[in-house]
Amino acid sequence: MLDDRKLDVLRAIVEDFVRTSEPVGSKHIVERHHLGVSPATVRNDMATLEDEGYIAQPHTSAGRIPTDKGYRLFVDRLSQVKPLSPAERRAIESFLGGAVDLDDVVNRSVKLLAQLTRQVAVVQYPSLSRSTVRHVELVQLTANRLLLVLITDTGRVEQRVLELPVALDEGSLDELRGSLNRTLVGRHLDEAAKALTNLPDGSRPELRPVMTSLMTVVLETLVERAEQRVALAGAANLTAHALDFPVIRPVLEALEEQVVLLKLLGEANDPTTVRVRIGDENPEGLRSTSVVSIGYGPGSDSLASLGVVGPTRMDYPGTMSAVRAVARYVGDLLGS
Amino acid sequence: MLDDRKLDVLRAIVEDFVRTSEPVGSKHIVERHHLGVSPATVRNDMATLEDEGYIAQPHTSAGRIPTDKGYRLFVDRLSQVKPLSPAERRAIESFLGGAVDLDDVVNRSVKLLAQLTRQVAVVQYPSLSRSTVRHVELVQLTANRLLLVLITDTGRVEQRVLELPVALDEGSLDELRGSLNRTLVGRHLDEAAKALTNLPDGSRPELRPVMTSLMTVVLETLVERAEQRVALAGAANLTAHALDFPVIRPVLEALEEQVVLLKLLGEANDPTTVRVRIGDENPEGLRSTSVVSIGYGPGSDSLASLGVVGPTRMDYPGTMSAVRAVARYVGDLLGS
DNA sequence: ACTTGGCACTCGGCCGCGTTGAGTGCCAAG
DNA sequence: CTTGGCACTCAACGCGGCCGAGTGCCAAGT
Repeated sequence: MLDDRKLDVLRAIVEDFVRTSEPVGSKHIVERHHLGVSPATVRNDMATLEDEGYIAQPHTSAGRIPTDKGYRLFVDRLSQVKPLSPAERRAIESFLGGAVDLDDVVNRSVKLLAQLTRQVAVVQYPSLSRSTVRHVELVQLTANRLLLVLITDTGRVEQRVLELPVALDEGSLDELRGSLNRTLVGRHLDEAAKALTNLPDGSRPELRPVMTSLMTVVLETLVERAEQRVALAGAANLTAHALDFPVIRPVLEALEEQVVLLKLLGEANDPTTVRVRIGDENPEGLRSTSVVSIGYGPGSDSLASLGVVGPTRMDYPGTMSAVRAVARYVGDLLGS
Repeated sequence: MLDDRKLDVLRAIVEDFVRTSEPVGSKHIVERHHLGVSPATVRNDMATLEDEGYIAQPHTSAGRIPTDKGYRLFVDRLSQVKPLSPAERRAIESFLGGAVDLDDVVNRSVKLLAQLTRQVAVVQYPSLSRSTVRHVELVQLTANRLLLVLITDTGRVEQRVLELPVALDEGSLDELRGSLNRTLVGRHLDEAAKALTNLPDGSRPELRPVMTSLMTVVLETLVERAEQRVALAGAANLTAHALDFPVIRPVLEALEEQVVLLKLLGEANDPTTVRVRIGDENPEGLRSTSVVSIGYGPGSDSLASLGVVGPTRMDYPGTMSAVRAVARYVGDLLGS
């Protein structure tokens, strides 16, 4: 059905259209890409490509542009990995190298990615539920308000104020802190809540049930809420693609809606393969965009995902390699 | 020079232009605002208003639109405070009421403000240097890496990893933690670094100089870096004003540049008066916008600022009262 | 069976043109 | 100082014609 030359034609259309953002005609193709055939032949091929749904005509007597399906085929079978330039590699290293802590790593990564790809970059914070507890700290605010601070091995620090139904003296506080740490340190957070059920009795056993239930709730909401953190950069780059999105508004709205972003990133957390979602494969609001994402983490574990959002008319090979390179580098940083 | 009627005319022009976003002509004015004079008279007034630079004509044979100077006069002398509707008051209370901690307060405020004003909202985190230390926690990560966690009375929790030149045993760590807390708790952060110079000697006095200098540096960078946190929401609202900004890009870029935002907000931290910057009064990139901002904090102290960024063609009275109301409410929340 | 040149056809983009109408500035009279 | 009248300007709009890129189809060639 689709012989090699037809695929070459499709590739030529995608590449040229990405470059010029104008519908590409048969004549242009034979001029730029030496296929060794005449425009008429290319036209015939384009007709079948159109029948199969890989390309489309904005209107009669215009050239062709790729459809989502066409981009999909291009990404899956026709694109070559485009290695990063040494300058880009150096930029990644020098830019991310100076990060002092987790916030810094995330913020730098997202800015870097936006700059490299000239698109909107999104970086998810390392998942809490897949992290382990390094330390739990309790700070007394008032007689019956405590601040719980949770520190994980990935460097995240989460906090939550909790209201106690009863006053707590300092001794009980120390005890509670101690037993919390003994019970939780080293555990994965997603099992932390469960582990609390067998908290040892302290000097005031009458507190036990209320404390465990309280802590369980707190931990759960903490994990759930904190799971949902993402950093975003490069929104201004959207405007450069004004031609591609007739209306930017829904895109901006979708990007501000963290839930949407998390769903987007959450599904792609294999650190070994870049995932590309094209056009309609995306959730509402991002139907006119493509999303390139990948998981990251130390080694081949995945703690979270990062990626970029751009027009379907996108330099897929370049974007994919930039995303992968940044993910690897960030993963390595977190490993140490 | 400018009698009352001319001011009325200016007010009419500003109000109508804000509502319709179309140049307003003499006839429209006498129709909508019963000034009791004829179009010809209004025309004469408009001519002098134009001479004085308060209004301008996009082109001959079009109506007039306010200039930045016109808006300025309107804001300073012609606008009435527009009280919030009960529905809006209720919205603020119910939306902000459920906040569980500082992050939550800031995030909710910024979203609320964006929704109320239908513009881009910006909320600065409470200043660290004006907060006092509630608790300092040290967590040992490896033999010579520590995590410093700083908790303030405004509920902020800041963290920083520090590399020690020497290994530290657990006893010294406890001692250090104790003396840090004794020295710092209750102090303002901007004097915290200084206070460290007379840290009492511990069991290993040879550590003292290196520890103090280390802590000083850490505290300083911590304060400096953390000072610069802002939350932003409603970027999508920019697109609704596409008519007002021929190009959104520089605006989006300026909004992503935290430094610009902080400068913007940093200068307006009197919690008693709303500050309005119009058009050219703003820094590069925001010259086509107006910024309405105010300080907030418990009582009449100012911990930080919040505000909105929108087109110069903006409902100033409404925006100003929304900004002030949210600031008051947030200030009250932080007081408790 | 595929390729190719030729050819008629389509249709969006552009230019020039006249029309319309909102809005102004000016002036002379009230 | 205000007002009605009046000539003038100019953006917006619609219309028609032209141009050219690009196509689809077909008949001839390999």
